[in-house]
Parts: sequence; C-alpha cells; structure tokens
Amino acid sequence: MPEYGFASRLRLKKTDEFSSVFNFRKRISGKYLLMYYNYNDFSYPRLGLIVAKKLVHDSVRRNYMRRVLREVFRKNQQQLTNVDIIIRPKQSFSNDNFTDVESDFLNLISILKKKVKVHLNENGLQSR
RNA sequence: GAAGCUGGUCAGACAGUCGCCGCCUGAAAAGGGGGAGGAAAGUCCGGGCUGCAUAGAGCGGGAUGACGGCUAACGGCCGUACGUCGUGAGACGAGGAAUAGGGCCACAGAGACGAGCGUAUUCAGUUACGGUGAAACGCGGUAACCUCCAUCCGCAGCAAGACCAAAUAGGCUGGCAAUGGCGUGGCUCGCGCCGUCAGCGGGUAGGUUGCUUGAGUGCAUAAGUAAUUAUGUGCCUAGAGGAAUGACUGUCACUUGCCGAAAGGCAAGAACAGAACCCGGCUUAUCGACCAGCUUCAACU
RNA sequence: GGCGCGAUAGCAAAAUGGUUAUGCCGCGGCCUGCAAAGCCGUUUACGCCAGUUCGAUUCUGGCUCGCGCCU
Repeated sequence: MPEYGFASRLRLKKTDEFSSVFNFRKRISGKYLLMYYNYNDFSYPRLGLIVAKKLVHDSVRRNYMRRVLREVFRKNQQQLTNVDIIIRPKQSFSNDNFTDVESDFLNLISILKKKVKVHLNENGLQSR
C-alpha cells in the first residue's frame, strides 16, 4: 500500500539540511520549476520549498504555490527513494496552470529517477 | 421614473474523494469534532499582559486643545454650537491665549511691525485719506515658529517574561564592610551588583510554557436624543512554530456575453486579500449583492 | 512578529517658510594636426495625495517605495 501522507519528517527544515543539498550542486530545470537534489541516509524522500519574494510579491500567492507544490510531491512521493529535493519555482503560476505544473514536476521526477539509477550503478562498480 | 446622500449586513451554498494542523475517546487499529478576515494589512493612536524597585522625586522631552458626554483608555465615538461647501439630504473642520515675552512677515510698494512719512485739514500730531499687498497707519497677522495656560504620559516590548535542561566555560546563592566603578529609562537622586567569608549549584544550544474564556458575542427587556450602559438568557468561535486551511469532482444559486419568439441552452467570470500574545479605534485595498431611512428633479392623481 | 530610519537631476550630496546650491555625467562651443586635460555656456530635480499658511521642498497627517536592528 503506497504512502500518501506528508508528515513533518518528510520536510527539510534546518539551514544545514538545505545547504547540504545546495552544496551537492546537482540541478534539474523544467519550464516552471528548478529542482536541486542530494542523496540522504533515510528510506524516504524529503522535500524543501523555496518561493522567492522577488518572484511573487504578495504572500497569498506565495503560500498558494507552496501548498500546490507540497500536494504534487505528496501524490507522487512513492516514485522516489532516498533523496532530498528542493523545489524552487522559476515563474509564478496560479490555479489555471495547475496541470502544467504537475506535468512539469513529473517530468523532473523521471529525469531524476534515471540519474539515480546511474548513480547506483556507478557505486556498484566502485564497490567491486 | 431619474439622479444622489447616510447607515448597516453578507463576502456563494451543500455534498464526496485524497491530504495538512490542533483537540477528545481508545492499549492499538481506528473513530468523532474544530480549523483565516472585514480588513487578519499599515503599525498611526489607546489599553490589557510581562519585565525593569510595588515606577517613586526632580529636570528634560512628548501628546492633546470649542462646549458637554461615552469609555478600561484614546488623537476614537456621540450630541450641541460655530465656520466653509452644496438647491437639498448631508459633507468637511488638530488650535484655548497675540495685553507674559521673544522671533518672522519674501516680491510688489514711498513706507512692513514701530512707529514714522506724504497730502488735505485743525487752536492743537487734531482729524481724514494714502497706487501696492495676504496684511497699511492699529489694541495688525502668524502659536500645524519658539512660548504661555490646562490636561495626560516612567521605559521597553511575547524575539516581553517564566520553567526544565546537553557540550563547553567557571560561576551562583546567603551574611558582613565601604570610597570608587558598573548596570537600570535621556539625565540627576534613588535602587541593585562588583570586595571578603561560608555553602554548592547556576546556565547556552534544545525543549516546555506564556497561548487563547475575553473590557467576548447573538437575542429580549429597560434607561438615554445618541455614543453607550444595566439585567436576563443562549453560545464557545484557529492556536501553528522554517510556521496547518490545499487539490480534484458533482448539484444548485449569482453576474456578463452569444443563440432563441419563449421555456431554455452554451461559454466565461467571481474582488481585496492569509491569523502569529490579545482587545478598542483610525487609515488604506476591495468584484459585487441586499436591506433601512432620507433629499432633489420630472410626470400623474 | 516587533522596533527604528530615509526618499532632492542620469549618479552623488547640501541648505532653507518666499529664487533649490555644488561636483561628476550628457550636449554645444573654444583650445589641438586629432584627442585627453583645461576654459565658457547649457538641459534634466524636492516620491505621491490632502491640510495649516498670503505662500510648503521645508510644518502636520495619510499612502507608496527602500534600508537597518532584535532571532
């Protein structure tokens, strides 16, 4: 039975957790979103969100974007394993482009899954 | 019917699926119930609360200003008077004192603040007038210039404050003595600490608390022109902490456009905006819908 | 969340209840074989809306924008 919940353990909160992802320096970009990622030591993925005040001035729309991105992550989290990801929107969106944002996110996830596979293979080679 | 004025209410409704944050029941699994606003905003005023000594004296500083009332308090609200605007309903108005004193009054104008000057006139500096200018021959104007008078204000803010407590570092509490130093709010007084003796606990990260029942609110009655108050009765209405309210679907209702003779059908739209200790106001943003009272004009009886 | 500052030409930066200095920049001219430097001239401003006042950039409210501190 896949997990659809979104408990607080699945979130990135501390500055150290955010910087570790940024220092890994891996980034995938889509039309609406920018995704940073790093591998973690847990058996589940974790999400961090950054919505810049520069991008959208008023807090209503910033919080809306945060909620939508959290919702998309919640619905698709079973596709991911032990990665920390940070989502940063590149441009603003509203209720009209919800499906666009969702497909953009799914696209990023599929790219990430390929990279994870390669990463695991390389590690396997090194360990031999 | 048209144009307008004032006050008030609402801020789509009801279901379903998947989630989020508190609360309650339960050993658990699970179940039940609650979850943004009229401005939550700006932080412009006023309080509560907390600490600084139970915030106390003086200086300095700040705020307000017709009169009366309401209130926990206010720079808010209500009533009355006055002034300006409007045909009117109404709207707007932070200014008491210029003989307590000081300052300032550009340009123009012969002359600009304290009395003089010019012309005419008279017994007589006695009386009248004087282009300009906001103000001109004076007991001027200006106190949103200093100031005076009256009233009020100590300072900081929940990142206040309290409690439990790793690592590291050495300090903390009680008694006694006294110059100086340090701290507390802008300063002085005042107050506390630093010295020494005795005893062993104190405290940062982190966590818990403060944290939501309160000057609360619906209705009825009474007092008052009103703001408001009193009594009775019903209700509980978010409490997070890198910070919860989201996504999708259905039905009905609203607005606009198109089609149609009509019933109706199709499409689009639905504002401003998101709690962070809590209240009372003010100000600013806002698609619209509805209710009540009133004014002016036109027509008809 | 709370507290406190500021806004003056394209940039920097003063002062004041009655004409907004000054420097750099731009433009035109002189100088030079050509330029630079120098000299002369010149354009562009008191964030916005109200009030007090005869008159506001200044005084008083309210907006808008920017900055700093408390963690």
